[in-house]
Amino acid sequence: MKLTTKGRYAVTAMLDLALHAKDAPVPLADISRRQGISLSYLEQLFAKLRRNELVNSARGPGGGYRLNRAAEDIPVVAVINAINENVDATRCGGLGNCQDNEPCLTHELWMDLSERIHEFLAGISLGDLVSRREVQAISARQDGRVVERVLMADSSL
Amino acid sequence: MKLTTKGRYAVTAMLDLALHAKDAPVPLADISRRQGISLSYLEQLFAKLRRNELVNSARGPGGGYRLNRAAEDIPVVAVINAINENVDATRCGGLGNCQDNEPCLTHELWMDLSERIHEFLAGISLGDLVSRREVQAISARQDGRVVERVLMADSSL
DNA sequence: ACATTCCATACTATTTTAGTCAAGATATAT
DNA sequence: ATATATCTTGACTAAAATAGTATGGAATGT
Ligand code: FES
Ligand code: FES
Repeated sequence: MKLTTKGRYAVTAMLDLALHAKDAPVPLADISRRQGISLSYLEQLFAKLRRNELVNSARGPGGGYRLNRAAEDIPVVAVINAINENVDATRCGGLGNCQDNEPCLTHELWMDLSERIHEFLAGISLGDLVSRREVQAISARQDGRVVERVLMADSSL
Repeated sequence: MKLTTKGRYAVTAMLDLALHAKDAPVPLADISRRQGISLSYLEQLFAKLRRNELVNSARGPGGGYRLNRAAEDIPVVAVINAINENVDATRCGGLGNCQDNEPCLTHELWMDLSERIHEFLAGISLGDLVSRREVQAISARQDGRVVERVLMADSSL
């Protein structure tokens, strides 16, 4: 079972994308600023997300990343898998051979747990998260900072 | 979220204990042999399990470890927690402060996931596992080897 | 031309894992 | 008493993973 900052960052970044990708592509620099994730690290994560065809990209000014499918069609588990964090709690990877080519005493337990986790994360899409009220509130707070900054920049003209 | 070989070993060893602690204490050497876990490593794990009062010990010949409570009263999650593997999927440890002292975008998601995992592992006791048929079958297989060895030793007298 | 953005690769400090090893304390059987 | 089985403690370590940083380039819009 692997669920570390890497996977959490990936989901957070994808959710940021889903929240902001109304029209124009979203540059990683924006996500980095809003979510407090190192730009270089984001680049590594998005390389994997792109290889897994969860996002597509556009280079040059005005470029950035876009979701490759509707947010409703991207379950959270797909993002985590794309990052190479598998949601498997067994030691054997489901093969049932981790002790001398036979299932260990607790194989079934970890299989059951893995299934529960998988079900949960497969049942929630980025679209579901976008429509949650607390997510919208947090996103507004994060955008608020940016908006303030833009307004101040405008007022300085 | 941490669930590694360490936690799985601990649960496996405790289940072995539950299966064999009918009367006499069970020495770690037996568990090591049956479950294929390094003896020294088991010693480290049982030091923690003892500090958490999940097991008690008896030294000297005929000594070993015993469950400190009925198997039915030891949920799997207690074993994992005793080993210092917490079943928390958040980054903030539930505090909701992982981004600039405010909850990050995905805080609720990881909270929900943590709760699911905890519920699952708290709802299964060692006693439950002992009474599962596939666990009994695997245990019989493991004991089978030992029994054969004992029989051969006897027949050589 | 130039700034912006993605793209790719290599590097690294720190931490964790999954142990090993050594020395000792304690209880039991003979 | 002595030998042996067993727990108890602490130090040590090789290998892997994490969470990044650093550097340089390639494409694209203005
Ligand atoms: S976890 Fe699957 S066989 Fe041990
Ligand atoms: S995971 Fe709780 S605030 Fe980010």
